[in-house]
Amino acid sequence: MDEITILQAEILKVLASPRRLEILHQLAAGSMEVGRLATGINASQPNVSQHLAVMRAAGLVEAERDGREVRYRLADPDVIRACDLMRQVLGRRLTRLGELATPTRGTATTTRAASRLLAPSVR
Amino acid sequence: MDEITILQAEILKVLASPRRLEILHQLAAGSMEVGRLATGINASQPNVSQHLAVMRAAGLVEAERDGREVRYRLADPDVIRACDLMRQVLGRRLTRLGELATPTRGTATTTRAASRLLAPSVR
DNA sequence: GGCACTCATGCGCACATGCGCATGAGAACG
DNA sequence: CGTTCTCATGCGCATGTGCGCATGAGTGCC
Repeated sequence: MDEITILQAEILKVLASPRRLEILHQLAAGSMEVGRLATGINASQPNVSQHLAVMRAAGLVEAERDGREVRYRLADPDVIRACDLMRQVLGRRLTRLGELATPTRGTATTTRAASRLLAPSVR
Repeated sequence: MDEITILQAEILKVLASPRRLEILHQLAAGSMEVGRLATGINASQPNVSQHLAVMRAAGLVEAERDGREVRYRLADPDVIRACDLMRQVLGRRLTRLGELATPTRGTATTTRAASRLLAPSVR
């Protein structure tokens, strides 16, 4: 088995979590301490701390003490960029699907449309 | 929680598997039937079939009957491209780390170097 | 129809993961 | 030193995932 493949799967596994993606998305706007990260995504502090530990072990984020707080920041701009690229692609797919669902009304009816992107062809 | 975030996590979860990445990598070279995919990555046929079912449900691959065989092909070039971009980034990180490990000797000592990319900073 | 071939599906088990919760660890302040 | 604040860690439980294995389903050929 290819070495890169295993490494890539390991990093993808770390990224494959809504909570972690939310944390990364917040960190994309600048470094932040754990407490604000937790309240920002409406999650418990231990939970966020665990997710941060996982992402730090994967080299996705870095930590730095500042007084009694710990500030986290993105560590790997390239991987995050690839991740954001995928996000943009999916965003386009969502809006396109939303337009198809409601061709005339311009309201944001993207809600629950994501599920239609999964399992599209049953044959 | 953001809609796109959940969708992205769901697709990342599908991608976060060495076997599935290998399958996708093979399909990147052209459509292929299940048997050849299985022997190509040295996995059992039911196993590959299950992985293909998961990826098909996620809209990553598409299936088409051809006689008694079933040919699979990539369905979402954009997402795959983002995935490959990440792969290239990791590849560069691996080679760079390999050069650091063996500065003089030019042998390919990338082996097991991937583990050093995970958990790099212990503080 | 019977057979061979290719792929899909169901089942059971071992294993990993995420979460809440309580608690430990480290730093600032009096 | 004791308290308070912020973060990290350990534990237990429910849930999900991957795999091997046997078997079903669909197709082509005789």
